[in-house]
Amino acid sequence: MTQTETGSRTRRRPTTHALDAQTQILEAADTLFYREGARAVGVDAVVKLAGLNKMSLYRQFESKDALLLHYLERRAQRFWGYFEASVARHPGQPREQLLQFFRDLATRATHPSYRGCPFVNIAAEFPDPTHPARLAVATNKTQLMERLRALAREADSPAPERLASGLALLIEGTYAASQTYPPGHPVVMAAVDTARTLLDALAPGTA
Amino acid sequence: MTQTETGSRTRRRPTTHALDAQTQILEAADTLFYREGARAVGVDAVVKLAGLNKMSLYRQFESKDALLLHYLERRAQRFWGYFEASVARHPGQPREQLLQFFRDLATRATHPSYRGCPFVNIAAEFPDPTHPARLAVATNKTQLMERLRALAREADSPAPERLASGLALLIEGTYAASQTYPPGHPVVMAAVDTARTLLDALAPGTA
DNA sequence: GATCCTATGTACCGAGCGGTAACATGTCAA
DNA sequence: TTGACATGTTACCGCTCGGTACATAGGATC
Repeated sequence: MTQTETGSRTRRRPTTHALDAQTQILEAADTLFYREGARAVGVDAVVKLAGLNKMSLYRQFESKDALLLHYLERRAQRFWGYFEASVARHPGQPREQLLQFFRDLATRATHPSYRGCPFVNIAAEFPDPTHPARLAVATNKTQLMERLRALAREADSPAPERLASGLALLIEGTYAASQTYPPGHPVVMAAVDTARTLLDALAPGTA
Repeated sequence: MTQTETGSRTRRRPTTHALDAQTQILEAADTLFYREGARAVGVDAVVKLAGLNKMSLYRQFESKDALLLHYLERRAQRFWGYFEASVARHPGQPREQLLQFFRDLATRATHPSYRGCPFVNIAAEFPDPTHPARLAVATNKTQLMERLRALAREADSPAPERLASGLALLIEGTYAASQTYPPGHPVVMAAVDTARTLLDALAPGTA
């Protein structure tokens, strides 16, 4: 899909320009889709920011929807990068790992350029739940839930399912509140305290 | 804005048709804006569902944005109708009032046609935080926060601010999770349990 | 230096967007 | 009956959308 096909005889040139173009387009799409909304941004705006031309986009991606799926894939990788970076700061301490993630999330979510969870925004912009982009959203959230469940078990919670669900709801709430409440509203930062309260109640063993 | 102006001399006719048209348009817009997204739906689709034509819309509303604000006003009233209906079922019992709201919210949020919080969806679709629709969103959420704070105080919470923030995050999380997690995922229903856990921790006085 | 192949760019497509001018119709008051 | 005005309808405006046909440019090969 994303690579140009060649004939059988001639050796293929490395198409270095094409690879550059692909990354340029992906980065431009990442910026614009997140900042302005994937549906609101046209392909013209993407190629303009990438310094390219529309045909250069459609030679790398078969449609805007295909580009959208690549955007979500990049965002998923970035999210897990954030998540595991928080976890890595407290090896073997699942409670602190979770709290660290909430602290880092709250920090990101209070940044002026923060526009909420890219997956949530996609779900809001695409009503059809069978749209491929919506499937990518559901996959990401299911994986997040599994990760939270694993950490809840590591924290020796007597109710890991309830703890994981509660934390998942707090995460989604933080995303949403960062966009719906007035800028700088303390409810976003309150997610850390609430997560601690939940951990105190549902994982009392670990200090 | 929504009413036609008349001259000074002649008595104004009741414009019964116009009032009908206005309600038809508002109901069509309510259905479509919520189901498909306000930005994704064109005015043509609205007037078509209303059984009218485009000029009938633009004589009642000066622009699509004006219609959008009316839509949000209707949704705000509906939301407070839901909220106070839950509260009214347990007079004088703030803890039960809050839990009832979470139960009712979870019920609504698991309905197949549920599309999340209309205000959150508007925030996702309109990136500019100074857009009038975004101001309406922020107003609604600020009012919700105040209402939660009042109930937290009524419940004699030693930390009403923290309790209200936590509940607000859970509410937003329920909205979002209903759309981002796969249909029927139990995380949505888990909001009730999590709210109870929060209340146990931050409003232990009331039974 | 001519040839060929491919990556790139220009210009365009039909469709839909929000919004409006102009005109036809209907209905009430004088 | 007639005039005045709110309403209904049609056609259209300029613009942007996602997507594409086709001409051009550039670099390796012979």
